[in-house]
Amino acid sequence: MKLIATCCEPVLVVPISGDEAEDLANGFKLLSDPVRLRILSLIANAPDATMCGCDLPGILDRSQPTISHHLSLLTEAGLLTREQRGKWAWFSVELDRIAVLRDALNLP
Amino acid sequence: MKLIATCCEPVLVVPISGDEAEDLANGFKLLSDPVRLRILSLIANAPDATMCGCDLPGILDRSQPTISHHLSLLTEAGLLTREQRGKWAWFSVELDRIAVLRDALNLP
DNA sequence: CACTCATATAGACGTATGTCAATGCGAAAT
DNA sequence: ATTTCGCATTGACATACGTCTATATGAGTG
Repeated sequence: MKLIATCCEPVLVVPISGDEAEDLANGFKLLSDPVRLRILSLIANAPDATMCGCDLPGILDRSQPTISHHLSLLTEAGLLTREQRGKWAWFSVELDRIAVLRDALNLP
Repeated sequence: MKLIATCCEPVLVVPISGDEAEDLANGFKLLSDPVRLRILSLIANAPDATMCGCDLPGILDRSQPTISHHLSLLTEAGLLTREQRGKWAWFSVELDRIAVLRDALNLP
């Protein structure tokens, strides 16, 4: 999965190019799954805005490999940051990356 | 394709429920295709923020059925409004709907 | 060292998605 | 009425995606 657009031009203010559209679409694709949205929401609202990956399969009612897969996608795209603590992996949300996508939807 | 979430709670401020996640994910899914993003961008930036569907296949280098398909998805979801003028279909962007998705990404 | 437990990887499976060619439909114009 | 043109629908196809079971990896612990 590719990284998110570096551009901050609002989609609805300036016509976007094919490449920009491709990058932004890849970003929104990551937000187009309910499990990934809940992962982002849960971590961002956790104490210290950080969460252990080990808790997620139980909360989200998905298998451990499925959660691991989604965490990998989000981390590779830069929407999550992964930190190893002992044998646990802790994640936090990269708010700047989310902001890029949000700002792309700015209205005229 | 289902309609977009009626909720305006920022995803990253309040943990979202499974249903909210489902609705929001459906909304972002519509933004996860480069052709659809360019359609929205082109229409929003056109004179009068309105555009004839007949111009889109040429601009976007996609077949007429493909464009028709994307326009249907966006219109059914309420992101576009369709107006018939003679034998042409003119479209405009429903900015409020876009705003719902953008606001869901508000940061704490 | 062996054991445990969190995580990653591999493989498989069903479904969803984007695309096109071919065709149908309907309104306007000649 | 016949033709033209924009648009919708159908059916097909390849690809992408979310999910699972099974297995591997790897770090902490006894």
